[in-house]
Amino acid sequence: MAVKCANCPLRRRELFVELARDEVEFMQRFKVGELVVDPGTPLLMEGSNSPQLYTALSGMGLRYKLLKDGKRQVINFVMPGDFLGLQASVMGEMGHSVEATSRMTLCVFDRSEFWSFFKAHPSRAFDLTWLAAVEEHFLGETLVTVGQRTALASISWALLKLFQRGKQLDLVRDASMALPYRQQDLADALGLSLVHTNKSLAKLRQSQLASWSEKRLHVMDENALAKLAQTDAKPLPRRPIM
Amino acid sequence: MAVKCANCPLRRRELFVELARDEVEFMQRFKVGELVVDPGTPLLMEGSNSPQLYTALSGMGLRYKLLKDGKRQVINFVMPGDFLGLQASVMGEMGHSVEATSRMTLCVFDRSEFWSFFKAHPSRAFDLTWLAAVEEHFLGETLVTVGQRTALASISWALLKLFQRGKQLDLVRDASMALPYRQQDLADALGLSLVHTNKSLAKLRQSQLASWSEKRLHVMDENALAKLAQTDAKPLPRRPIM
DNA sequence: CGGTCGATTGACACCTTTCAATACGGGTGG
DNA sequence: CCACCCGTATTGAAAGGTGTCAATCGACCG
Repeated sequence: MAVKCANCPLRRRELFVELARDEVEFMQRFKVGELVVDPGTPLLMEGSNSPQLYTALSGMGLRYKLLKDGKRQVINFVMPGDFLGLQASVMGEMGHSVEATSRMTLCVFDRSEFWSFFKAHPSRAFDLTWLAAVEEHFLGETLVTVGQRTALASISWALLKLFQRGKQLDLVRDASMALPYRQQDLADALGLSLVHTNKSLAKLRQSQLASWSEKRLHVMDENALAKLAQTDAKPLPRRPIM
Repeated sequence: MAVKCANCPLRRRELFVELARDEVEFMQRFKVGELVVDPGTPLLMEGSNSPQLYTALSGMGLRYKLLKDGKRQVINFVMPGDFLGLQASVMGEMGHSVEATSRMTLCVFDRSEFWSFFKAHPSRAFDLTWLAAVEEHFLGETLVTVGQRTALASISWALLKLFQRGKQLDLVRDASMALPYRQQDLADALGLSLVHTNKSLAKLRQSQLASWSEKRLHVMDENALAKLAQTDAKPLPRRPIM
């Protein structure tokens, strides 16, 4: 059965900012139901203007764009709390595709009511803008990584971010978390070849800083990893959840 | 003297969506004045939460992030109509810095009134979200470029985008437009070295597709350029202007 | 006229990609 | 139950795009 927004456990994770009671009640009215999908299921398509609007509740996925020559750029990794479909709602079409990598359950909202956010509940409209800004902020950091860091630093940065995200979502147990992606996915996210990604991951493993194998990420030394990634280990910015 | 929003010529350029009369009047109330800055002037600083909120009226600038080791990633090129300071307004701090590259004039808004957008004028709040989504969309395309394209294709793509932008802003005359950046700026935007950028630009010039020298960009064959860039030449998405 | 900044070039080093081959685990049909 | 297939992970070697180093040149400026 679909969980009531009032009881949504995800909302209380430290990554998210608190919602006022009336905001929660407001959201409940838009929640049409829940959707459970298997790995590999396409959720949103680039260029489309699908009426779906989701918040990921559990499981992971990928945002990506395909080039004409078959290359793929992974834009971001989708984790619980992520809001999907905003671009289509405001711009008229998605700039990227989204698909599930693991089994996922999603909160489904009625997009035909999208406008009510702005008309009837300003604070939720503000949060929508906030969410878009957070995404923009993160893409900027990703751009720095892909553009300026070496392969090893890139991979360290990516694993660190995924781990930090996991921690704030309470997905980490004993310094490790499930990470249901292929090496190819990470390679496509960082603009690296699969082979080089594989070898860099091996180096990381040997250095005892972090290891990712069998769909599970272990981070042994977060600070040293951050140093290798040429970044600070400060926590991710908190964000609203829809 | 500061131009009245009602007479703002920029707003009518084809890049922007129309505003209703009451929206224009609403914006006029937030316009504190205009600011003219010289090349090199910092406008916003990464990590700061400055109270400034601008819309570029003329001139060009850069959004960028600096790494600890001195490297720089240019996030985007600022052109007329761009809204600056949104991230700080919603997230509490800027994720990147912004500085003027040429002489610029900016429309200055009172940020303390930022909330009124959401509270008093839903359609303008919607446009704010729209703007953030456009930025996210563009950053996604940039990521594709930096991550997947070769140097020559990257540069072709960047020049093409700048040119398309220029056309829609009515900055193009005789297939050319002013482009007041250094080669280093483009290199930092694409994650390339200055030397390699220079050599790739020379190739482009020799190929007769486009040439950029003396702060001026000429595009001789837009379609061929798009082909080299492995992209289609479809126009940029229209966006709201604040 | 010396000094600085940006644009150019040539040579060379090297990080990353590409090509190939092997290994391993899971699913499937004989 | 086992052979076979397929997707993913690994490795080694070689090719190549891109970065780094250095020097030159022209334009602008105090």
